[in-house]
Amino acid sequence: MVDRQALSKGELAIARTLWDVGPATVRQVFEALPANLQMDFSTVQTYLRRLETKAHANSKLEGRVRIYSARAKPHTVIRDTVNELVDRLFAGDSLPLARHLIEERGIDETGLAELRKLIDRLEQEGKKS
Amino acid sequence: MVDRQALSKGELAIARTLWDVGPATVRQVFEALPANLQMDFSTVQTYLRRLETKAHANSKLEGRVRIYSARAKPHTVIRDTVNELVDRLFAGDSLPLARHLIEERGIDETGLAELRKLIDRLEQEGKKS
DNA sequence: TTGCACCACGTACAAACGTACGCTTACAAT
DNA sequence: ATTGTAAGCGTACGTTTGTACGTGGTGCAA
Repeated sequence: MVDRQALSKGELAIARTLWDVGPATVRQVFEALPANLQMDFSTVQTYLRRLETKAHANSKLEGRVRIYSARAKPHTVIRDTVNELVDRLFAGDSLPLARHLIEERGIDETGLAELRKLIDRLEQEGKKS
Repeated sequence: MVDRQALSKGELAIARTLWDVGPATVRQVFEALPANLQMDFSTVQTYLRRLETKAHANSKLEGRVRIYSARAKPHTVIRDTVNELVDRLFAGDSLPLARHLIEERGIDETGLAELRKLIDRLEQEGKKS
């Protein structure tokens, strides 16, 4: 397992977009960017280059365009990033963050139901062991 | 409402410690730091100064020591930070993060119970309206 | 009364970040 | 053939971050 460097906020956004669109050219990533994160084409290009440097992406030239693809698994990146945040902001205790999300970030009915099911399952498993 | 600049990871950790210990000297913050975040005394000092620059803390000289106190409310900082993360990493959808926390970050029985109660309450409120 | 311990404060400085320009080259339409 | 368009690639540059040192003042212990 490569111990990959942490990503900055900007890099995270690009990485996520790359997961979404799958292997893609700079332009495709650029165009898939969420509206609230507009940035210059060449800025995206720089981020992708940096992602590759940090071993979070691969790329190969395909004809005259370069195709980037994610290399680190989303799950890993998410885990590391969230761990970091929880450590810094909540001294390692994830309950307050979970509480915050549920209370204040407008999760819809379906989402809530899913979470409740998840909690029920975990509680069952907890009792069993 | 001042629109405060975002905090870096290091600054977040210091801000959190300052919330914990309440108005405090540099040394008190320094000593209250979690073990996994050891840093030099003067590094802490620099962070506190920067927190003040960013309007996240106040300070006043009390005799010959400077007392720092948090100025931004934890809740606000947490909200902004989490919003930012959710935007970048999950395109604004907080469900995946909540799921991740519950599934993978070892919330204990009591915590799970609390979350379930919270969810039940929210679902009730949802139905009512 | 001398010096240690401790603090404030100014300053430093390399690395990382955010953001992008410009040059070169290659295809595509005129 | 010419020219506009888009991509790659190298480079740039101010800001922020992480981390800390050094200087100078001041109160306390010896």
